[in-house]
Amino acid sequence: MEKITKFQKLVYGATKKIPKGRISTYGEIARAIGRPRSARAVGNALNCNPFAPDIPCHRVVRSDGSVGGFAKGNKEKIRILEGEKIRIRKGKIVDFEKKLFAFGLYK
DNA sequence: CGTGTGACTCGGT
DNA sequence: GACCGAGCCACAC
Repeated sequence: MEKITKFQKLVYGATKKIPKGRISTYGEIARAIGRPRSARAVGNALNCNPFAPDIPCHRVVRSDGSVGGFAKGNKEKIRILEGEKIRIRKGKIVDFEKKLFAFGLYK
């Protein structure tokens, strides 16, 4: 069974709030859950989609707009993002900043 | 200026 | 306490 921690739940909740055609960064999510220093921990928490269609971890990218990593493969992640009308160049999201979803501070 | 690679650090499990 | 990881920054080409 997949027993997850409270942090996982927070990360999943924030990621799940990302609307279609929109993306976010690990740092934004980390900040949204009240752990602005836990960007890599957010990646650690996602690791992959425990609830695949509910947790669009492929919409989560790095602070510099790069796709970062993806358990299924970066190419696959880019492919999904392109399907969201998000353009990627050399592994970096084009206009990612404009598509960045603004999280409200939870705490 | 833009892109690529490496190293260090922070946080979590 | 040890290991992992999807970040961040800096340097080099």
